[in-house]
Amino acid sequence: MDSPADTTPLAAFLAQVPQPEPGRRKGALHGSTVAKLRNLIVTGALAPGAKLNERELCLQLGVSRTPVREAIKTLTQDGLLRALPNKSSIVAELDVGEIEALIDVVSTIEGLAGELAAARVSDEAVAEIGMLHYRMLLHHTRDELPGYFEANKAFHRRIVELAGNPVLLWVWELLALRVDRARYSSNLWPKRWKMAIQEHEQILAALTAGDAALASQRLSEHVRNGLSGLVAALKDKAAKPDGA
Amino acid sequence: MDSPADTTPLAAFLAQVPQPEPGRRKGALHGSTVAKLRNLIVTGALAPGAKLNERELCLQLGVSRTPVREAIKTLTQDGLLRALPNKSSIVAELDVGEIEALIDVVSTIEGLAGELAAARVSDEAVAEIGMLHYRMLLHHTRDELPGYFEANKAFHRRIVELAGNPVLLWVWELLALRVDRARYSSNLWPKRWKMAIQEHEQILAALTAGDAALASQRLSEHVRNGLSGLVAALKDKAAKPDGA
DNA sequence: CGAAAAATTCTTGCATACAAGAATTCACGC
DNA sequence: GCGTGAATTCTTGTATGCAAGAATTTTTCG
Repeated sequence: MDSPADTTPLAAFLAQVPQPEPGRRKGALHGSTVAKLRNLIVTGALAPGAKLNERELCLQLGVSRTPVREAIKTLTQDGLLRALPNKSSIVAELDVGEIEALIDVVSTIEGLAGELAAARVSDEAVAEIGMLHYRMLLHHTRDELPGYFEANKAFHRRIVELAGNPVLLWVWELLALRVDRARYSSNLWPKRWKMAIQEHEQILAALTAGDAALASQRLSEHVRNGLSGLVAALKDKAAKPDGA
Repeated sequence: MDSPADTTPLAAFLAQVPQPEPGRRKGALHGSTVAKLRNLIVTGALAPGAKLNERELCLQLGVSRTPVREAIKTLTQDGLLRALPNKSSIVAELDVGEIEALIDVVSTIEGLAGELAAARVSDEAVAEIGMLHYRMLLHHTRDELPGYFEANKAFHRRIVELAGNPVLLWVWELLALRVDRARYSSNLWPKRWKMAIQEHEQILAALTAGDAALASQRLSEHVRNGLSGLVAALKDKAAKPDGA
């Protein structure tokens, strides 16, 4: 227990208490808690099937149960968690079937985004998306996976935003959560970097030309290729349990 | 303070005061609270822009703030409410722009559903959907709007289910909430009943034939027609403020 | 009388207390 | 020794308490 040699027992005790963070503004806990927890799930730090103990999460995140519970509810709605009545929520399983289901939906949604975006492109928008493309290229040459990952997502997101349809963006964001989770769970990416970059170039060209049909088709195909590869990788991984 | 003739619109709608219900099972409050509140919003009992006072809702729904707050969070995520920091949440505005945005997304999603469903139809499925179609027809002949409404939704839902893609169904349900709200807000339906029924017949025929491309196109068109009409009706309504 | 500021009240955001159900442990009997 | 059941503990579901921020009213000064 309390060792007599402990020179500052009070200080030690206080250090353990997660400080209220004096400069904290009210109303920010829900959002930040959701973000933290979501990251844990999407990146796989919380494995699929893992039980979420609310009290434990409170300690880890330094907040009370209220924001934690709200975050759990939110993420359950997003499909990242599964709620069991009167029992701990668990991280949603990430079965291959769901990713296969994602393929059709996401490719269709992004296809629509490409179609709408191509019909509305401006020089400014092309420049922005082009910049994101080259940022991705840069991360590729430097072998920086996280940066590549982020730039890739920004590229797609910008196109969806460019479509100018808020409902489309909303749906895309919901789907992107699941896609990200699937991506993190496989180490496919290094193999698909080059191909993905080429496809992005083609997409960018179609957008620049304002060719809606082509942009739609290429985006749809691009998404389909990416997710299909992912499914294949996961099936492969499942076949040989321990990655050698 | 509380005048005896309290004129809150909620009070009228929720005359049935849900008492603590002794035989209540634990864990049912969140779901039921969400459902009740969602109904109030979708049907328009809570008008767009209306402020939600948590304490008042607690009294009306007969529960404490916890489930009410959780329900508010849930419905905010569904896009039915808008959260303002440190202020009352409000019912999301139902602007025509959003419904126009819905047109592209929902028609695309249902088009995909039709395509997938047509590729998987069984005799049983055709029979089920046909039954729903005729149920709708029945409600039409009887001039029963609510029943018609419900059968219409069931018809569409069954097709999406038949597509066999859980992600697609999930997205469709989220979108359907907004579509329903838009429908309730206009009294277009009596005018479109006949047309909608004819279109359903065409859809059913395409599904029966297993023609994926045709089913997709017809469903997509059908949704587009319905929502476009809705937008027109709302614009009309906005032009002449008071419906004569 | 009008407007700005101070005080009061109201409402939300977060924390915590309490109760019901589930899980675990322990005891007892066979 | 082991299975079954009672008792304890643990965990979630719900209610409530308290503080920070917003709204409203009152007060004060021009």
